Amino acid sequence: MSNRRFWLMKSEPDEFSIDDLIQSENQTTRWTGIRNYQARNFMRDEMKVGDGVLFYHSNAKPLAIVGSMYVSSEPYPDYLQFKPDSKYFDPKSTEENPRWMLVDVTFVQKFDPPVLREDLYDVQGLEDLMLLKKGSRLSIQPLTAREWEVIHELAGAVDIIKP
DNA sequence: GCCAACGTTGGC
DNA sequence: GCCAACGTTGGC
Repeated sequence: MSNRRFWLMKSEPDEFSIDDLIQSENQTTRWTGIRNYQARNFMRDEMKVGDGVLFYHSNAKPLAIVGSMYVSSEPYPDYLQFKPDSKYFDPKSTEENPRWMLVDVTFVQKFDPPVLREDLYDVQGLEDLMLLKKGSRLSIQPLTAREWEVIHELAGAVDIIKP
């Protein structure tokens, strides 16, 4: 698959973990709750069905890349922005002009063992990994093809293309 | 729990 | 459009 791009998406496992994804219907979930414009723009404007995505557990023990997924839908509105009882409700968003978009992602594989954050430092090929940059809070980050490959090698994993 | 590094808000 | 105040993220 040419023009396939690669991403890393963070989730706090207390909110939604890779095991939650595995147990989801069709092992697929809508990536709800993104309320950062840059992250939204990646999903809305740049992701394509079939893109590879690494699943990162943030605010967790251990901090780690725990598996991979692929983008499995076109972008569409995040329904939680319209639900007043949701913490992701946005009163300024309308059905006609939704502010927050998301994509579906589908499970590919779990890394066993996970690739620990602490083991990513000093790895050749990951010098520019956005995840490791100080103050990098972006919850969706682009990866180079090389970074994608190197992390798969660290995981002892084969890049399975499922879509 | 701390706090640095952001991103957003809103008065002006 | 500026920017101070505020809120959040997320590693440590």
